[in-house]
This record gives sequence, C-alpha cells and structure tokens, in this order.
Amino acid sequence: MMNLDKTLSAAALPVHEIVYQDLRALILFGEFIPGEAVTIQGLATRLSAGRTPVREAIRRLTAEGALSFNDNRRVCVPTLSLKDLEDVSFARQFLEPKLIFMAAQQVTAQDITALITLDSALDQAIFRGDAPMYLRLNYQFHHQLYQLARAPILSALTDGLWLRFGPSLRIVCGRLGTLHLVDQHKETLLALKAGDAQAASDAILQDVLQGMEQIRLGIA
Amino acid sequence: MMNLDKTLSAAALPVHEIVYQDLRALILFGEFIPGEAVTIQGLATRLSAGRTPVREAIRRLTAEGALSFNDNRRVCVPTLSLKDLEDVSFARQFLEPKLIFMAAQQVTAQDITALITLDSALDQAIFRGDAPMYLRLNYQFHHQLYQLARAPILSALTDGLWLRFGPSLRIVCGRLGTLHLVDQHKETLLALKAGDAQAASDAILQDVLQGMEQIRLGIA
DNA sequence: CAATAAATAATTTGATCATATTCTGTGCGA
DNA sequence: TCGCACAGAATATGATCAAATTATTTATTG
Repeated sequence: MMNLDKTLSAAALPVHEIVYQDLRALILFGEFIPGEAVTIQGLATRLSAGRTPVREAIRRLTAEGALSFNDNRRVCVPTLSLKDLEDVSFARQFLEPKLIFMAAQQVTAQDITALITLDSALDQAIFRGDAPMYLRLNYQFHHQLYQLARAPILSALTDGLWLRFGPSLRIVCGRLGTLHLVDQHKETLLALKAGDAQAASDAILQDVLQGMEQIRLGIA
Repeated sequence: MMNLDKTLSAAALPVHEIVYQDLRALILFGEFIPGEAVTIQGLATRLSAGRTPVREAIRRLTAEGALSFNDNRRVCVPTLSLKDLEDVSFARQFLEPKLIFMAAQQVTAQDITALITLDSALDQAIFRGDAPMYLRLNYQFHHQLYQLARAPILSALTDGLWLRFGPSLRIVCGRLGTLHLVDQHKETLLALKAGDAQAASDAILQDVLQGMEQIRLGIA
C-alpha cells in the first residue's frame, strides 16, 4: 500500500519513533501552549500518522513528564508553576556542570570546532531575531555537550528537563525579544579549548542560571 | 489499609496502567536479570494481558530507562555498568537530600508515625531474612519520603533512578544476605521528629551512599 | 414567562482486540 | 561463503466497545 512512501522517506525507523521525535520537537520548541489539551485523533491527523504510533509516542512523553495523563484518561500539556521551575532549576544546576566537567576531560579539537560552528549559527539567529531557530540551536548546543560527557544516564535526565520547560518557551519568546538574550557559550568554549574543566563547568552553571531566570520572568 | 484505595482505583484503572505498575514492580525488585530479552508476547502471556497494553507499558518503561530499545526493535533489560552506577549515585546524592530537606519542613506527626510503622516492618523483614519484602519496604520508605517533599518533578526524577539499579538488586541479595544490611532510617526519623531538616538530609545522604556501595560490591 | 438546574441523548475520545503486513534473524542448500 | 526461503516477532491498521464530555431537552422555580 504505502510501501513506496515508507522506503523512500523513512530509512528503517518505526513510525512510532518518528512520531515521538516530531512530537518531542513540537513540545521542546514551544509549539504547544501550557494547559492545552492533546487528543490522539488530533495528533494523528496533524502528524498524518495512525493512532497506535501516536499513542505510543504519547506514552513515552508522558513518562518523561512532557505530557500529563489526567484522571479522565485525557492528555494535556502541563503548566509549569514557579515551584516546578525552581525544582527544574535545582536539578539543572547540579546536572549540567557535572556533565560539562566530564565532557571537558574527553573533548577533542573536532568536537570544539563543531560547537563553535553551532554557536556562530546561534549568534546569527539571535541577530536576525529568529526565535524558533534560536531555540533549536540553543538546545542543540547543550545537547551536543551532554553527548560529549559519555554519561548516558545523566544525559537522559538532563535532556528530559528541557521537556518540562519547553512549553513555557513560547511565552518567553513572545514577551522578550531574542535580542536581549545573553549566554555563556563563549566562556564555555574558551574554557573547553584551554582544557579547564572547572572553568567550563562554572561557565555553564552561569548559562543555566541565566536561562532559568529568563523563563522565570516569562511565566511570573 | 491500602486495600481500600487499591481496589477502588484499580477498578477504574486502564489495563495498560496496571500492566505498567506490575512490570515496574518486577523490574524494581529484581525479578528480571540484567541483559535478559523481553518480548511483548512473553509479557502478555506472563501478565495475562493483551499485546497492546503491554506495548504501551514497555514504551513508558523504555522512556524511563528501565528497559532498553535496541536498534533491532527488540527490548531487553539493560545491564548497569560501574560507570552507570556512579552516575546514578551522583544523581541520588544531590536529589535525595534535597527532597528530604524539603520534606522535613512540612512533615506532620501522622506522616512520621506512618514512616516508623514502615521502618519497623522493614526491620522485621531483615530479621526474617525476607529479601523480597525488604526490597519492597525499603523502596516504599524512600518513596513515601519523596511524596512528603511535595516536589513532583524532583520526586519523579529520583523515583526513576530506582528503576536503573532495580535489576541489579537480585544479584546483590543473592551474594550478601539481608542480615548485613544497615541503613540510616532511624537517624532520619529522629531528625524529622526533631524538625532538624539538615540532620535528616545528612542522614539520608549516608543511607544513599551505603545503599549504592552495596550495589557496587554486588556488580563489581 | 423567563431562567436556571437537572436529566438525558448524541458525539467525541480513549481502550482493547484481532488481523494483516513488515522486518529480523536463522538455517538450509548450492 | 553466499544467497534464499522460512519462522518468529514487532509494527501498524481497522473494528469494536466503553467512558466522558458536550449539547439538548425537560422540569422546576422565582
């Protein structure tokens, strides 16, 4: 039936995996509104997929806290309270510096080059005022750093935290323009290049604190 | 005491939720062997459920890191390396003290009474050498403390970590008898009763360190 | 008579199962 | 050793049933 489409577009990934990644991106980059109801049917048509793969993707994201499963068996995008945000902030403050410290000890010149390229693109996105691109590249910068730590469990924990505040990013970007955004990426990269794990760790901590503060201002 | 709640809610719970909880318990209390392959069909017959609910439960547990989804589309119980265990230990070292600190600030006399009851049952299980019961009660003791913190996100993170080392517990209990096990529950409860959040936090940190060390010895 | 509240019908949504298709790994034979 | 067919498992669709929300109707009251 649709064999042709499948072989052409998707290499070998199961549909539920693709749907999961698509949905994840939608949540991660503020395409959903906090409190918004999510229906299986709606997502199936929106992502042009069957109901079963959508259900499985929803289960995964529910387990990660990106969606919440009500008593009514209905699913919605959770609203992040100030208390919740503090908890997320606390966890990031411990996890990210640790990850970057580990990354600094095994980073290669190629890795740093890739990160610099990413950060340049990020700067251009900020300069252009391209908020969606900024969100994607900023996440990618951090995510790539996590990978360099070679600590799958801690990376997964930290990655999961982004899903918690993802829906709040839309509001943040709406209120403040991307031009006011500052980060500590340059400092982090310099420290990495110098092989100073502690300095890189400290720089990322500042970056995290600044980022969380931006969100706090947005939802307050 | 828990019969009423369970029977009432269990009646309304979807099958995929029940399967999830059953599977979760199996993993949490060492009923699976690390590296063991898990098939949908097998679990469906073992838990006497349909394949669809089992699939959904597996997706959730995969998202939590309790099961791993191979590129071959097969699911298995992950093996915890020493490096992984260090990462889990790091995360618990800062999450649990934080949670208990928060819990100490809003704990009631009733809560403490319930915890003491739980801890007594735990002691009896150790005395009887009842390893399975010990595992369940020990988890329940910590889990109940998490709930008292009223920090859903941090609780979920910490709860999820138990799933990572759950499969390794079987080996631990096999090698060492439960009689050698010591914990810091008494110290924690005393600090809670005294309203000393810092002391309770410190006691739990010691408990976590001891527990992680037991597992390290088991899988080393 | 108008308005609000209760009750019921209808539509939508979710859950589960049964079935067909696709994919993976294996054993057989050349 | 390589290719091919076969068996087993996972994936995905469609159908069916149950639950819930919404809409509509009805009744009661001010």
